[in-house]
Amino acid sequence: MKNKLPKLIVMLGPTASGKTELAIKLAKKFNGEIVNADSRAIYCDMKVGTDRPGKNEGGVRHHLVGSLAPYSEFSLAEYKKLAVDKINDILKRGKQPFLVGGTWLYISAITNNLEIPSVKPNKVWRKSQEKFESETLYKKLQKLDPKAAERIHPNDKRRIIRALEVINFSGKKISEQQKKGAPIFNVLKIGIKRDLSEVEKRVRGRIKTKMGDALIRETRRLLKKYSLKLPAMSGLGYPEMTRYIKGELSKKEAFELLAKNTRRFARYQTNTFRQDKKIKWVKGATDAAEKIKKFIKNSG
RNA sequence: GCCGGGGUAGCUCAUCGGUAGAGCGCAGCCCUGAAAAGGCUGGCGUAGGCGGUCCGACUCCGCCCCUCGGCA
Repeated sequence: MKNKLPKLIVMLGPTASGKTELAIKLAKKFNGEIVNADSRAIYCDMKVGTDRPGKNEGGVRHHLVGSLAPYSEFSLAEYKKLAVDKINDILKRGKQPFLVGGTWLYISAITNNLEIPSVKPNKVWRKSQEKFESETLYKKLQKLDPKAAERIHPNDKRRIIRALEVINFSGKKISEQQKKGAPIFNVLKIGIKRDLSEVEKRVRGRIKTKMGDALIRETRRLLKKYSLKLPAMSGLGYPEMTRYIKGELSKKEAFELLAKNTRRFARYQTNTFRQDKKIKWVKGATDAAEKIKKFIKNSG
């Protein structure tokens, strides 16, 4: 059976696994361009903390990096739209798209073609709901969309409110709208295999060399422009450095905390990736190149 | 050497007579318009050691060991 869909190469791995380097190498080799699938690398002004590549890093084009203001409202649905457009654009120009990043849900939205309920988030309305107890909201949800209530925990206020929001503004149940559509790409998923101990080492190394004072300076700059409450500001590094700047932690403590949080995040990512059995795990560039070669030849 | 604080879950500590709890960590899981976010679940540990008092001791008493602070 031949898969006629356009080919998309996905590269994923935990933070500090060396995704970007590897992706650049492979994109060069296979006439590719890279679309970012990292939720925090999308924002501009956040280069050090997110460790994201430049738009032309390594002589390869990177899309959806540093292209969004940290205060802009952003979400999965927006991401999906932007990323799919970019991928199609790359294909149209006869190049091979690479989707590269560590945000599982973003990748899943593309590879599984998630149909996201088309109700936009309504900040004002959400705030009005926040005032109620989770229990009250949950009871309401049980009445209006019992199926959704079954899947959402009574304490998960954020999801309860979203489910209610969808009903409130569309009249349709969220449980009936969240679906996987037919695939839009023929996907090869490549994961970068790395032991956790190795990731930990790289995390420490990255913090020492790439960050250091640069991260503190960047955080100072960001704090002047943006509120700490922004989702963009919750990215690894900024909360920790803010605590140092405020004098709550010593410099050493702040970096220690960052190392710990980064390690934990890497572990969390590794766990989620592990559940996808379709990922082909590779150790290095040669390994990956072989798989890509086969993929391009075979189903074309 | 003397005086005092302390030795309880990986860590920080709570319980102070009826055989132990919390936070963090760690592990696992759920999450489709905030995902580097949000939510859930999981604790038998010889309560430093040995004796004693007591129906019963982590809890009181004695000795020993370790640790921290002060005095020599």
